[in-house]
Amino acid sequence: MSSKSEKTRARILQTALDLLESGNPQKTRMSDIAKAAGISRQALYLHFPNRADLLIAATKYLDEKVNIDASLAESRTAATGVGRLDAFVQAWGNHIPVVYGGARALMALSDTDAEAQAAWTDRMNAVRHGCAAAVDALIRDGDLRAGLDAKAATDLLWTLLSVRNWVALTQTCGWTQDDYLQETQKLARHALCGIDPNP
Amino acid sequence: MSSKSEKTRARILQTALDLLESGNPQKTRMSDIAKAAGISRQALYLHFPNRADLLIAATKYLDEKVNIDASLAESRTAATGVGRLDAFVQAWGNHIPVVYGGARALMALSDTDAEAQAAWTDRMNAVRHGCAAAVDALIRDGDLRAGLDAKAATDLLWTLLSVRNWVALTQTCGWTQDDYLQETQKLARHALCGIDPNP
DNA sequence: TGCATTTCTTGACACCGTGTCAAGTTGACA
DNA sequence: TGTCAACTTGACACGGTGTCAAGAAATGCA
Repeated sequence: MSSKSEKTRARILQTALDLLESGNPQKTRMSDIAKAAGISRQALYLHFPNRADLLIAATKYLDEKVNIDASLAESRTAATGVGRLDAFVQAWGNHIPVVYGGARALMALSDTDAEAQAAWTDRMNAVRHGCAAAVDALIRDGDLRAGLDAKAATDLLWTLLSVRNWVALTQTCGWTQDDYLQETQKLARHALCGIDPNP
Repeated sequence: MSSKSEKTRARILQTALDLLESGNPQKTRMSDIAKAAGISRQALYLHFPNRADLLIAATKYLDEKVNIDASLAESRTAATGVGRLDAFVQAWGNHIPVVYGGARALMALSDTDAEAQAAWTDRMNAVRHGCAAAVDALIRDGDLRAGLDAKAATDLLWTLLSVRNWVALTQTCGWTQDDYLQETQKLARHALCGIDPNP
């Protein structure tokens, strides 16, 4: 209600994101966040009941700031099904590095914390809807590979576009973001349409 | 060196794997493993310096028992490059569920523990060698898609065959193991060879 | 058989990070 | 001036890991 409290809350979230982004993410204990935000550790608990909720709130805060829905919506304007697939892959692929810092912590926490897993699943479901919409557009254009139904195609696309795969290719394998985008677009076209419709 | 100690060590590792496999993996604290192995918690520390080392040893123990190298070697006998790709995907794909219980804990620990991450990376590098060999066979047969060099193809195949992707499709999306194998084989062929050489 | 060595047990404790509780301070604003 | 919300300080419980010391029990070897 009071603007003071809201400002502090936003500062906490932004600080948490900064810590997650730059520097090693192990160093984001409650005390680290508090210190960086210029606040006492206990004051954090006046705003968030526990660490999981804080991290969840932080990623939601980031999502609102960068507005993923707007970038994904843009891909809906493409004329053909394949064009839309390309646009979707590109929009989401470019979104990943923006949110990765925060998402990373949530992914790690998902292995142990049920609430964090729910939050992460919720985020990923949003992506899944985008995948399903892209697949629908392919079906309308008759471009979906034979022997692949809507569900399987969505599952496949959603798996291909996972954050973990982005990490594997760009971080572990050292691909540039452009390499990642191009190859993933090609891969998605091959996987869903069978042959390369836009060589 | 005494056989007693070796037997206890093996029992600890087997117990740890059993716990990781059946039941929730959060319930594999040092005390849980000790209790299940019929040993005192402190005795664990006589065999393993810490929890990370124990889990690493457990996955290596499992690897030796199931002998992944043998199953992968079998895929090397395929006549054509594409046949070899299929065989490799199948061999590794069938290996994943066998080791998943143990691997899961190591993956989770990789997010926080450097040593666990090294162990996991080491395991994944073994798979990567198999991927590289399969790609080489494709190149020899001239079946590699245009615009894809050996490194990129290996990176791609290795990413496709990640345990995380197997989890996404079989656990999250509910695919059967057969669905997973068939679609992943098709996907790999499309991704690496461009068109489907074995419809 | 007896004795030393290895293996394991019991019980205590330090450390770290999370989360909680209570009492006190500061500042806004009515 | 008094009240209320936001925050501070300092203490503490809890769970899980890892450590230490002293003693019991099994094992191997003479």
